[in-house]
Amino acid sequence: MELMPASFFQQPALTLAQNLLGCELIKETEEGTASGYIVETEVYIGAVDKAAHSYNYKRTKRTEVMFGEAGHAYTYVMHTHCLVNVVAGEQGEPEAILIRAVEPVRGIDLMYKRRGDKKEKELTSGPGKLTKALGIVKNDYGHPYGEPPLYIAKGFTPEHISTGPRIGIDNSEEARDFPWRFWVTGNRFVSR
DNA sequence: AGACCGATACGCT
DNA sequence: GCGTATCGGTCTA
Repeated sequence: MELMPASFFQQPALTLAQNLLGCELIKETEEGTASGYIVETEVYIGAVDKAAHSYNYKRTKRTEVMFGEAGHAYTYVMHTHCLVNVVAGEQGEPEAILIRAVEPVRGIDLMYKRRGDKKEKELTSGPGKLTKALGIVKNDYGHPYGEPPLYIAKGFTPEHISTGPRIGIDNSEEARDFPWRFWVTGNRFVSR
């Protein structure tokens, strides 16, 4: 396994979001190890993006980690689910990349146990589903992706990448049309 | 397509 | 303290 170096995260968010596609996201817990290839991402850029929690450089306890170094985990809870992001951008620029879907790789039995689903596609085909399948929790907030128990490794190189508007941000005025969602074309675990 | 679930954070009183 | 909105998921029709 080849971990992504810290320098990997030092690239513009819009290119990082595409280069994260195909990378393996891994989480180790007491229950075991589970991982998946990232197949869908979304970019959030606080400086210009009304859909971002950090819009207009809004600095709170929750958004704080996005102002720091790239390559750390930004987790938050919405409704009953935990969602996971990769912090991007220079220090002081609050940017993040939401992981919206992964393709199961390791610990698939563990994922079924955690999700309790029959259909494989339902294991990880959404931002809330994949965190539950992999065992990612709010407490992973701030963790650097270069070391256990939560890290990112080299996976596969996608043949083709698609792009389009992001999901679930209809109240964000013009930002809702930004084509800042990226996915591996044709991959069946993409959320929609 | 719509209702419900219900954890948090934030902004206001 | 309290009301409100939320980068979803799941169940019921």
